[in-house]
Amino acid sequence: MFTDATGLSTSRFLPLGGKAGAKPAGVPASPLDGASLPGAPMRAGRDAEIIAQGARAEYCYRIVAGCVRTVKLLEDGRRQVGAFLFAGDLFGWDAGGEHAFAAEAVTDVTLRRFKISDVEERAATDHTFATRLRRYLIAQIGVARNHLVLLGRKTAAERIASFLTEMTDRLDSRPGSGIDLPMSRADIADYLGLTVETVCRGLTELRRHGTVTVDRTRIVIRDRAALGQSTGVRLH
Amino acid sequence: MFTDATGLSTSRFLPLGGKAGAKPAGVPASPLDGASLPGAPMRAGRDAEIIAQGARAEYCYRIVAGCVRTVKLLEDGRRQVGAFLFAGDLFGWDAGGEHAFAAEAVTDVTLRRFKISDVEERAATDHTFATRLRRYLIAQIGVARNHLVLLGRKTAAERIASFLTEMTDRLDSRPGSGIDLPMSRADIADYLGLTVETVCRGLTELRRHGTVTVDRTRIVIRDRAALGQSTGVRLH
DNA sequence: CGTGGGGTTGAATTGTGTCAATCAACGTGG
DNA sequence: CCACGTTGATTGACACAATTCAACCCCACG
Repeated sequence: MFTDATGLSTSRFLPLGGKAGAKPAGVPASPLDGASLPGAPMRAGRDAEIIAQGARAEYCYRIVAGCVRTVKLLEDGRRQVGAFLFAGDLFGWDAGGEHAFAAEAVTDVTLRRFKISDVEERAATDHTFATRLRRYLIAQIGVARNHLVLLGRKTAAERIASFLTEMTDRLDSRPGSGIDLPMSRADIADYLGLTVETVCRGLTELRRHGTVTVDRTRIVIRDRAALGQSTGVRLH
Repeated sequence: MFTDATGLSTSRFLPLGGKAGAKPAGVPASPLDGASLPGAPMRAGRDAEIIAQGARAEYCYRIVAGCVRTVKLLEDGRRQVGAFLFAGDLFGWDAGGEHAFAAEAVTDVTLRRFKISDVEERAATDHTFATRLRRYLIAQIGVARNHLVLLGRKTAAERIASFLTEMTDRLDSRPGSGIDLPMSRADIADYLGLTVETVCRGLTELRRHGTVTVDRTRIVIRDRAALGQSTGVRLH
């Protein structure tokens, strides 16, 4: 399931030692960056389970490259995807208890693994690190709360528009050039609290209106304004 | 809207100076407890807006007594309640930017207000405090993620059963004695991503099956096992 | 060149929302 | 102290958005 990649050069993605080297483009600032702890380099193949649901929380991870989903599975098969995570993101951060969500590789993934106790120790001795970590956690709370609004109050069409906007913001390096969605329609559906069919219909509807171009995984936003409108806007 | 309660003795609820005094029953452990920062005592009346949606994040709050809801309002009137908060809980914790959610008093509320910059400073000099704060934030992430599953994948009946279970766990000091829900049906509906009518129907259904007794705000769980079953259980 | 898994589309079904009426509780002022 | 208006809760009838069930397509892969 896991490939320990000790022998593999990951320096392409992030400085190993943690001192020199500019951060490569596309990798956002995050705690547990180069300068922090060493972290064990790892790889996980497509659909590999990185964290099992219910497992004791001992390790957390930072993504170097690739995409990860967090997943909660109900006994009758219903599934909720909690988040999609990309390079720079942390996960497995359920300090103390069990992992409430599983974490699975959406694509082949390069990771760094950290013992949670090591991270806590580091936080206890390095204020700057602790502050960055705290900021990151607070941001995560904001992201989750925002998603609550989507799941609780938005229509199918609005959810899909919001999703495309979110993914474009996170993945589209050169605005307008389009993105390749790494995840399946089923993943998207379970992230948005919909069915695969509804996601499809929503996408074809947007295509029909000329708002986006869709070809399997390839998405290009044609009319950003229209997409924004479909999002189900903010503030009273 | 606010009543500055400087002249008011809140020592009934929590030690002011922050050294002596046992924690009163019903107030769970949390950071920003007595021993931390002073914090300005405040009061807010029923339905008062404590934090405005979109306001610059400058202060955060700990609840001493009463109930608070966090709310996001969409321009067409749709509303999502992010969380219900009780004694010991913190809110307003959107460090750095704006408050994405408003915070409103569900009941009359006694609070302590803290400057976020003061809290950050304290965290930078007191590892123990920083750790407790971090643990609390992580727990909040867990709570939010759990709610994602409810909103994304549970049926109306399951949401209502989950809600009653949650509230009983948090409010019922003497198990089986029942609770008084401080919030309206509309609040419950907006928390669960439903309408008032659906919440009502769900409650009467549970009543009809003898699972709970409902009389306006008063709720008594009669058959905890049956309620647990209706919850839409965990783990695959 | 079959085979199978994801994706898309169509038709039927249903859970939940919408609209509307009634009821109960409460505060207010005559 | 009671009539009244107001607000929240409950119930019913109906509508509709999204799910379910089903068929089909397309491409990747053995």
